Amino acid sequence: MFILDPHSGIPIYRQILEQVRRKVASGQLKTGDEMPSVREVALTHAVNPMTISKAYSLLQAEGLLEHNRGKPMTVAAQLRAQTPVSRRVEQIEPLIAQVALAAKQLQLSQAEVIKLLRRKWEQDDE
Amino acid sequence: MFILDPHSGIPIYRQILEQVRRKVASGQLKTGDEMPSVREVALTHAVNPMTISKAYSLLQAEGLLEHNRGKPMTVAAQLRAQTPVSRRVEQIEPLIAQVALAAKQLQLSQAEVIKLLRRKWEQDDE
DNA sequence: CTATGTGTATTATAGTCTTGATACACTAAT
DNA sequence: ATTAGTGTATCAAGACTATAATACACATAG
Repeated sequence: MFILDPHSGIPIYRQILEQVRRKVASGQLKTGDEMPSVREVALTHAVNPMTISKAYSLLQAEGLLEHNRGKPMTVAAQLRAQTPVSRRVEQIEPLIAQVALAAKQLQLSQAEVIKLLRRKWEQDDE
Repeated sequence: MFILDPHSGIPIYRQILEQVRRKVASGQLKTGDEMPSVREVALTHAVNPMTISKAYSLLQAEGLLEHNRGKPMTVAAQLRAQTPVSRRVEQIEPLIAQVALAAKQLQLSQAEVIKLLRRKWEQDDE
């Protein structure tokens, strides 16, 4: 469900926030979909349950998730079916900026970077 | 000299580490080049001087920088002239992986992402 | 010598991030 | 009723990040 890297320097709860936001924006997570339980995620990623709970709570405050006592977290009801591409693009732009900056400081060519991206893209598909 | 974003979630001293590593790897920083002073960087970016000093000290421990008392930080002497492309690529791969993951979760096409990258690339050149 | 410029050490404070252990209120199936 | 499953509250602890105000040792230009 989540792809978490504890060594990335990015706080775990933030990784979760971003991934849920993205999947909701693209429609991969739809209204009513149940999120994996706090304890399940905590176990599979060797992380403290409260860290996951914190992420879920923040997403609930954001209006992306909702839940009732004793029940699992679900994707909230009042969501635009799918965020338009223009809005989704905004979510990836900071990352794009980081790549462009890093590439220039490394003096890698645009073609080189695009090649790397394509390679990674297809590598994940296997 | 440095491009720092306090709101990126990435610690400031780490942003400096990465940028110096990249510029040294690409040869944009060469042996003997003087780094901007701790206080100068601190002022222009509204950051505490000790934060910059910490980054410099770590880079010194890494062997990328060196300095003598009362003198500015300089790029160290014993450096491979230019890190080969294969090694430089390793420094950007984690970022590429992040972009690929984000794009897929946002269901953006490969073409879309490449278009964004090209746009950002040229935007910075102006 | 003096003034200004290097980087750094020190001490204290604060906020963030994560873990750990325990406990609670509730739901749902047996 | 029991059991197992939800998310969450609480308290303690530690590591990490950054700020703040001083002070030190040294180099260099005037």
